[in-house]
Amino acid sequence: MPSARETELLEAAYRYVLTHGLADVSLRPLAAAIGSSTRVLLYLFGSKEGLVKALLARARADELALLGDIGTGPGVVARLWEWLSAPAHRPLLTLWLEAYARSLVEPDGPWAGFARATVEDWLEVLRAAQPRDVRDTDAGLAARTRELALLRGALLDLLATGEAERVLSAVRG
Amino acid sequence: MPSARETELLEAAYRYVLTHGLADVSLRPLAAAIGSSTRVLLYLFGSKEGLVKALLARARADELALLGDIGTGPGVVARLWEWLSAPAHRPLLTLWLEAYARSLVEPDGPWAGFARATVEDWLEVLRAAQPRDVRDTDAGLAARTRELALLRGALLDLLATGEAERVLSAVRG
DNA sequence: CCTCCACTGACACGAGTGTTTCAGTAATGC
DNA sequence: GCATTACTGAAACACTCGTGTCAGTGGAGG
Repeated sequence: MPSARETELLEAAYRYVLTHGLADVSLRPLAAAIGSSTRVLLYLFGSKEGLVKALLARARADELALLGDIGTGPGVVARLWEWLSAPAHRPLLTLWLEAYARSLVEPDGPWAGFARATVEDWLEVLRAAQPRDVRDTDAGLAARTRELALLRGALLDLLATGEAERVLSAVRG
Repeated sequence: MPSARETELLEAAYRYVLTHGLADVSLRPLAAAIGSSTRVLLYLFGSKEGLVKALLARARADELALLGDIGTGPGVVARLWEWLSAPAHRPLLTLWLEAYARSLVEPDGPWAGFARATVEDWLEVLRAAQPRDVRDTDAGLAARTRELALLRGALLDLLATGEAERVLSAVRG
């Protein structure tokens, strides 16, 4: 039950980290940018770690909203790629990659388990989109793991190079 | 032309960041761990940024050594995956991902261009492994982009979950 | 009115940061 | 022998960091 002020500041902080990165964010510049103070952020979120956790949860909410809307059946991969490659989503996806990498380097702290959780989320969506007779086979597991790998690898490429056409033609296969 | 002491300390620092991460490394703990001092590191590498650049170049040397040895012709993808999935290479690859993410968030500083450079390195190797009649076509470009995406995505999965068998079967396709 | 409560401002604390200054030491080349 | 060069130690500088302390606001409920 976050207060109104808390969600308001969280939203502002979220907008801030989308452009400034989350890994080495620091309270004073963040507070100044969103028109608050370190005192208030600490009061509302308990500690910096609490704030980072809240921000990661906020980012995850965006991701889960997508996964909930993506539907099932054929064409999921294409629809997912459409979302992943949308220029408007680049800040979010860069943030996502940052959190992913961080959770591998530093398995403790607020990042813990982020990478693993996101793998499972996406695999589950791809699973739901598979035909019922493949879904529970080893081949089905391998197939959706491959689809996920393709999407993620293509995303890495796109974020680094920005060459949307080349990467798109690779995803189409 | 780095001095003997410089390469010796760089090697020690490289071993250190492989296990501690490179993103938030700090001079005093690093110096203490490798039996040196901040004074010496600064003297030899000019600044922290210089040290980080040297470390990134050192990591890249490992990567390029692989790419030089991988050969051409069919089976490149399988050979690359063999190398990527080797447990001994996990620290290096985690470091690699860290640098990749960082270079996207913070396009300036010592990380600059790391992500883009590594995409191009790998694409070039895959290109050399393609049959001569596909190599220069759009389809060839798309094909090797796809192969790279698959490898990178699979690596992300493996680093997060450690489930080598599932990911291997996905790479095999 | 008066109390309670969510929220905020100013400031200081102790620790950690990269970097600099000044002082050496040990070995090498002439 | 002597000067030059490569390297090293100790201490300080000027920060920034997250966090704690103490004092307030302002408004809502009794």
